[in-house]
Amino acid sequence: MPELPEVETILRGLRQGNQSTPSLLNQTIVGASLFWQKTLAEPEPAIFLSKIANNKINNISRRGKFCVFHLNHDFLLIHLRMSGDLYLRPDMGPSYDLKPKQAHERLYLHLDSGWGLVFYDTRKFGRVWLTSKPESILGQLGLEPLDPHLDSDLFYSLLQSKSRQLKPLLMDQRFLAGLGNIYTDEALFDARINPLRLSNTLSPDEAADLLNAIRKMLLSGIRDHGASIDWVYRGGNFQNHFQVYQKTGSPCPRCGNPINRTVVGQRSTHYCPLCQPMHK
DNA sequence: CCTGAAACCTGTCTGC
DNA sequence: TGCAGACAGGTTTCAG
Repeated sequence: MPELPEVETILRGLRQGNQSTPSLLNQTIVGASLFWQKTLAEPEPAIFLSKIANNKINNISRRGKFCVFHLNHDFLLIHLRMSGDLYLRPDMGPSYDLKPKQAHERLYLHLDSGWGLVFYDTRKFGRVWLTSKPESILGQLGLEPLDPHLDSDLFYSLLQSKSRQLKPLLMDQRFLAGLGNIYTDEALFDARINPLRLSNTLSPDEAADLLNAIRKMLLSGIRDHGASIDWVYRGGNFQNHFQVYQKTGSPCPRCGNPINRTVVGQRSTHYCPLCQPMHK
């Protein structure tokens, strides 16, 4: 699920609630059940279980791909990684069950309302932190791509400061916080820039085009409630607007040439070799 | 500094 | 039907 638009969609849903589910805001956590130890990055399980109780969820925000829950004293940070999901379901058991009610539940936070927050994560890559110093975990992140302080001049100078392949650089969360494999491929296609170009070879105009394309794709993704592919379905619609992602061999929507797939930084990378040339 | 590979996991799909 | 292999929205760590 989880690039910036998918995380944003999940958090908006938790804040707003819906017809069958209440908002998570202002609910109080009364206890926790941890079903997969490695899901908890810090602190130790016993300390986590004692510190998490009697905490009100005062605010919910996002930083990059991190979910940030503002509690009374501490911050609960959750990263969904490849297959994580968060949703409310009714509390059906004692506070310290050893086994989850559903397969793949890794953490359950019991709430005073009779509901609970489920951290569901098939592949077990997701991580949870409870900390009083969120900057110790979020401090390394780069700018938010939608931050208005990021203008084309700043983006150009950031690109100039590195000599790295664009695809892995844009996915590096220390460079920009929030892009993943889908939105990076779509943005590079939209800006007509080859994913293997080195960052310091872009012109100022190309840098401006790329920044605009990144924002256009992220905003489209948010508008569409994210992308829903494979068996991990959340009701998003952005997958119906993919131009190149997972379109290997299909005709390019601009020129009709088949879309290429290659591997860069161990990740599938989709692009049009004619619209996104290495050299002009 | 930069790139690539391996590791962490489970599930789905394809091809023989 | 079974089974091996490739692949999946991410990040960390290590080798060269």
